[in-house]
Amino acid sequence: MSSYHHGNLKTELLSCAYKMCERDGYTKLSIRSLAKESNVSQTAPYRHFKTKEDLYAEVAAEGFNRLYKAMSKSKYKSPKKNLISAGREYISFGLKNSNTYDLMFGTAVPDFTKYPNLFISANKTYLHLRTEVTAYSKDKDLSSIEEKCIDIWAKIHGLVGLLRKLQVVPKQLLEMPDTPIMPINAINNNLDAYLEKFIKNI
Amino acid sequence: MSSYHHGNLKTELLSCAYKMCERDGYTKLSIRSLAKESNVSQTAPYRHFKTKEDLYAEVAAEGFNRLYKAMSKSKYKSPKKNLISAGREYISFGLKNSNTYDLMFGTAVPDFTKYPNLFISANKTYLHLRTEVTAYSKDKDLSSIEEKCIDIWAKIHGLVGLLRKLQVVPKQLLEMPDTPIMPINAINNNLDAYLEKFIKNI
DNA sequence: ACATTAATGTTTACACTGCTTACATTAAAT
DNA sequence: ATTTAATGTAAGCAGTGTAAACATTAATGT
Repeated sequence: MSSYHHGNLKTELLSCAYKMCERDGYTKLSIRSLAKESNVSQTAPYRHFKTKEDLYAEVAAEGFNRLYKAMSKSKYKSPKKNLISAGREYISFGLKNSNTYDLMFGTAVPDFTKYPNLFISANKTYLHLRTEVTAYSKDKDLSSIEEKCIDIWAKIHGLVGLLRKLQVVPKQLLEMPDTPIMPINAINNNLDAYLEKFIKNI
Repeated sequence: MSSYHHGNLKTELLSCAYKMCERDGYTKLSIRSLAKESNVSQTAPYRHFKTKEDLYAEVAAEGFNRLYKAMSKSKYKSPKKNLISAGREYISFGLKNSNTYDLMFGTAVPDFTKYPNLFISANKTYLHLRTEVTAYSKDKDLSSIEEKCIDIWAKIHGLVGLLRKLQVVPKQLLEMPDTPIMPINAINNNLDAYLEKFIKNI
């Protein structure tokens, strides 16, 4: 039997790594533990990921692909509805896949340009946002559009970070008893309404 | 001579750790390397920091203390000027002390409540922001103030993250040739003006 | 003053990590 | 069919977090 050569080890390693990352956090994801959980030798992964950062980059890229998918699933005619949906899905992704989110936006992979796959999927996500903002915005001037994109992304991204630090989860997204440290009920009670108010200012 | 007992090892370890963290990033800061750079035995730090996360927490707390100091140094009569200054100082801190900033806002210390020092200094920073927002805002209702605080902090925090990911540094803060990936010239050319426009919406 | 104790430092040791080098096996190409 | 490139394994280095046993000194109670 030929089980020496696995066949598609890389694919399996990657999906296993994604699972492990989301389950235990990327800091716990080691090449050795990945090899173990995939039932191959300790050094087998090195044929497919030259360094640990390589592995991180590929997992992060997969994360962006899923984030993109979630953000672009709504197909309303109303650009406003699409934008709100994208925002909600973004926040939902960030809170539910928080470990992967950390990998994507933290410093584990400091320079995306080193990893074409990652750069492309991250950029794809941004470009989708830009498309939706363009559809929504009256002023179609590119540089003003991009400024708005930065505004939106920054704020939503920061919101995810703060919501997690404050250990608050909007009720709309998850059923669990929450004890907010700070009163951010406007967000907590009705996320969509909050987002609607939010995009009104752009 | 009595050099067996160091005297104030903890203080020195901490300031050394802060330096190392900012110099090399917190991922490179190990208890062993800290011990080495402080010329003590490998395990000496454990008398003062039970775990690595303990060490992280103390360095992060020092970071918040410095951030607080920077944010609260302006003493204008105009609440608006103070708020803009705080925002500028925050962004400046985040970009210039990016390694420490990562430690403070990343996941190295997931739960601040475990570390009273850290929790208090982080909270002090937030409360200062709230004070400035209160002074600036017409509506003094607490919960609306706090909502505004979240808005501001989230956006500024997200902005720092994005500016770094995009490898852009506002000209006002640092002199260095920059090649923005995206056209965010409004931010890049005049940070204070950007911040002024920003707080107008709250 | 002196003995006891607590605090603080060192040594040693274990299990884990990233990664390199040398080697083994097999699929693909000529 | 033979060569070659791809992909697997084994062994090993240097660095890590952390615990346990031991050494030295400062603090404390009598």
